[in-house]
Amino acid sequence: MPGNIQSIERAAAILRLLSGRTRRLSVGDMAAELGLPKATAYGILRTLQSVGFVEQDAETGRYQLGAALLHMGSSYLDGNELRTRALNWADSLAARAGESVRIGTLHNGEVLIVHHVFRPDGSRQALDVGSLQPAHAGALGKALLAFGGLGIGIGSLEHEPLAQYTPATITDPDRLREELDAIRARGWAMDRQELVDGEVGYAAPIQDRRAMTVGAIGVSGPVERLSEDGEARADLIAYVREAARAVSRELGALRW
Amino acid sequence: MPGNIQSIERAAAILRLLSGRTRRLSVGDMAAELGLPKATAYGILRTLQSVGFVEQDAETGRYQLGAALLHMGSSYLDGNELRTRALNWADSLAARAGESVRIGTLHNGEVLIVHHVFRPDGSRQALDVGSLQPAHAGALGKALLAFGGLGIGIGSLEHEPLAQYTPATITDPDRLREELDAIRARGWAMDRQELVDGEVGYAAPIQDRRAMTVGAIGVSGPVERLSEDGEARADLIAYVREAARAVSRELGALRW
DNA sequence: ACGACCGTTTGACAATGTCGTACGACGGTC
DNA sequence: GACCGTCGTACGACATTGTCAAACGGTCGT
Repeated sequence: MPGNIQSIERAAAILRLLSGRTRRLSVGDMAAELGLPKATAYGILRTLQSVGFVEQDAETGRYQLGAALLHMGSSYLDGNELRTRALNWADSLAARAGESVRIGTLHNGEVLIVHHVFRPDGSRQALDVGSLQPAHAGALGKALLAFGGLGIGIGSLEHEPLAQYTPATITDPDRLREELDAIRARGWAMDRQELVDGEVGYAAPIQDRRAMTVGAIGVSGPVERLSEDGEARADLIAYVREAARAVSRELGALRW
Repeated sequence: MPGNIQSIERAAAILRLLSGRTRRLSVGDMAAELGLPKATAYGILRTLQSVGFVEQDAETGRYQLGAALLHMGSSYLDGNELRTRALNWADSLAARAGESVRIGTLHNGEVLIVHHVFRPDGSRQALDVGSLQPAHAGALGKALLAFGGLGIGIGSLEHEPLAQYTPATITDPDRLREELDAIRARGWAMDRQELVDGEVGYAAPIQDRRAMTVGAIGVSGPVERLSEDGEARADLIAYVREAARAVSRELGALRW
């Protein structure tokens, strides 16, 4: 049976749909969007609800994601070797750099944040573990693309135009290719306000025992602190690269 | 079709199984545990893998939870009204109390942590959003049980014996019932090292516009700081109750 | 070289999910 | 206040779909 189970694929599509919209969705909305009969969508939703993957608003009858997914998401983190091994190194990188640290991995052409350490100054910051970033903007994403294992290189990005987030975002595929070549050559990536205005970041790839890039670690923060007259801060780069090597070593990458 | 979709239920059972074990599981393990033919479990796993809900270890062939679940879990948080409305209040409660703050909600007889603010002293703390706590130990759980809407009261806990976590854990159902009555009478719950040795906590219920308890908010920390000679700290209780009322008000609970 | 286990594939059967249709309830509108 | 549209939900017939026993080709430990 080399085919996939239809109902499960559809259930996943519904969940994906719900995770995209913040607003709660009605049965009809989802059925229309997925091209399913309303009754079919309803049956799937009823089942998803009974297992806790979706919840129904008692007043409007509309559906939203369920709490069981939150717990499963955090269970995923527990079993994630990259994150587990990197915990301590991320902490110490944050302490040395004095900036917030993120660890990301490539997931469907985007960067999934699997760990996030706040800047150690007690300021209020929103945790964004579990959030997705574009791969072509941001230091983590560029590092992952440049060293991308499994052939998940820039190729997968060529289907659609590169979105522009700030004036500095690289949207030309050729320019991005050059940038990635440069990153590969020097071993680290820099984001110069390409994802968020006023924010810069540095990142380096993490590799596992088969020398495959499985993630990236980096720091980010306001341009005023993280660059000097528009130039990269060599000390931060060193910290980030050391942290990346340390994590890679923990994962069994012998070559480091 | 008032029945549920079998394959989706089975898929959910597999995911639940994987989220329980930290170790990766083999097809045979799961099939045996769920009483399914191996080939059936395999078909479900293949589908779950193709939608990113599970991943397969390239070396051992075993399965673990997938990254898509992490993103969906965080999407759940975005759409969660309780958490969204409570964000600011949780921050200010943490600042006033000087201790870590948690917000939890009842999920299948356990407390699911939906928000967590670190103690504002910059010390290293592990985020446990998404983790589950027992309901009969811990201030959040007891507050939720005491004010539990939807009839999710202590009754649901009587099927199995109450687990003992520390010497102070309440394991006798009658004692727990008394404790819950007392909590309901005074409007707040206290955990005196009942969940973790050396740790105490305070919590109060959060209600929505229909006066239904939808969550609880509380602080917790070391017994040395959070109690005075074994007695409850009145100031902390006031802070916690004020925060709970503030969130309830935001949710539209008019009675507050 | 054996045996035990692994993940995976196959193919036939019927149980299973699908989907057109219809019901009752709610919320606007003229 | 009767109308209309839309909502979530229920029913039931059909055949698509998923299920399952058995077997395949690995890899490991022996």
